[in-house]
Amino acid sequence: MRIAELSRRTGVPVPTIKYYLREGLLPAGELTSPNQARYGEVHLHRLRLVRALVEVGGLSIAAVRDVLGALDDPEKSLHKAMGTVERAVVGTGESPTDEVAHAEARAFVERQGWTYRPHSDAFQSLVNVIVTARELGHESFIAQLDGYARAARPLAEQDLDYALSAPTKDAAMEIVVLGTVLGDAAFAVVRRLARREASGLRQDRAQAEQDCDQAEQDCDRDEQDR
Amino acid sequence: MRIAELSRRTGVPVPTIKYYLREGLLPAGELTSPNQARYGEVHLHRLRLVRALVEVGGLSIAAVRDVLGALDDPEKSLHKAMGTVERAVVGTGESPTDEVAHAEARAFVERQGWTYRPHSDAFQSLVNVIVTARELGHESFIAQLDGYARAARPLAEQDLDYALSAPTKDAAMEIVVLGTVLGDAAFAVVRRLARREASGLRQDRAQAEQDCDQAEQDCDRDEQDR
DNA sequence: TACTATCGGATAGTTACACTGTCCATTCTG
DNA sequence: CAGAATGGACAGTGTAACTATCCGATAGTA
Repeated sequence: MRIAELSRRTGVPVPTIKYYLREGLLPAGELTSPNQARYGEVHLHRLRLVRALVEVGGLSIAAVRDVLGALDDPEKSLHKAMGTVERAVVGTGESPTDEVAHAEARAFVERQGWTYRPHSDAFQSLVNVIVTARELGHESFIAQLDGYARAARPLAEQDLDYALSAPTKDAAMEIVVLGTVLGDAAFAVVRRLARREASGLRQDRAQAEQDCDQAEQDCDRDEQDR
Repeated sequence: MRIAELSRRTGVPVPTIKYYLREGLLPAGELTSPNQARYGEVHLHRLRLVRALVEVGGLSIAAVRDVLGALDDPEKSLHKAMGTVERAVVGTGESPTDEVAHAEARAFVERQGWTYRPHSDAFQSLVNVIVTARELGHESFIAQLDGYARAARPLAEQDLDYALSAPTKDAAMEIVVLGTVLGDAAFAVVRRLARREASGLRQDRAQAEQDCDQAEQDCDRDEQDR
């Protein structure tokens, strides 16, 4: 297929596809003449993957390039590719150098029985979050993390099972990428749905106790319009 | 305090603080003269909150404005404020109008015993995720969602308990905001830590079975440097 | 073969966002 | 009282992600 069909089947404008080609997010098509190229299903799939990473995952073009590089590297183990993807997902890596927050983060990971890796991106991000919470006077937020870990543990096992169920290594690599990027988005959404539900139930219960009919009628009004 | 001290205590440059004032993210200081203003602890805290939303949460300035508006609205219930915050967190709301994906999303929420609210932002985001997974040929990804829901359910209860533990309504509102924005970031990090740990364990186990020493030595090399 | 639409490729331009810099009259500080 | 800092207005900057225009060269149709 030619570039126009690639565009039609994905909804991505032709100039944008050309831009991705320039940026190395898409491999060049097979040249049939000096200025005619043909694209295949691989390009189609890759283009969709790029859009998923950009739109759902919110990755920058540069981050997408890194992720795709890891995907295409036949040397990389699943475990390592996971690291590359996660590095691309997290934002800018600052180093606040807050002793107390660092110690709290360390205590947390060790309490979970996890290895303390102070220079990993994930650990730095954790310190960042704790610093932010502390600056805002929410020291008790840290206590929430243990609950998070309790929820995250089976999820991590599930993610791995899913990735290892892939028939080929390439498929497994892609699942790791999507499991991270789509998975984060999906979990955030599911969490919101769960919270909305729980919040609604509790509000109803509180209202029943107070016999407050007035509040009930506009309970879910703001999410019905549009 | 004056603007310079606000800047010093938060690390935010003075021109940026002026910009936030212009954009309505910070309330104006108390004017002591036609061109002198004084700022208090409220401004300091609000500025830190803005930075947290922007840097950790990745919100745009416009989204921050919306969130703060909900925070400052004394009429809003916790339940409603939650909706506003979540709307600010999600990206652009497209409408892919994919019948199959929509049906799958509906089946999922109803399987969870949740109310089917097809026009809520969360549901739309869910449809988006499913569409993306399907386009990429990962239909089985949808099966992962039930596991996500199992993990999200106690988390939602925990979030609510935490929010309702706040002494005042204003404090509860802020916890809702931070619980959403910081909470998403925190959970993503914790999930990564858990996955890294699980992946490492399995890789070790696999290596032990295969007695493959060569692979072991570079197992965690890529995360030790830098 | 003519003729028109489309192609690939290169280059330049646009838009949106989040700041950042400059100016000036006024006010604080030593 | 002198020199630094302030608030406020407004213009400028940098970056990221496209988007538009141009070109000569096919591709498809008649």
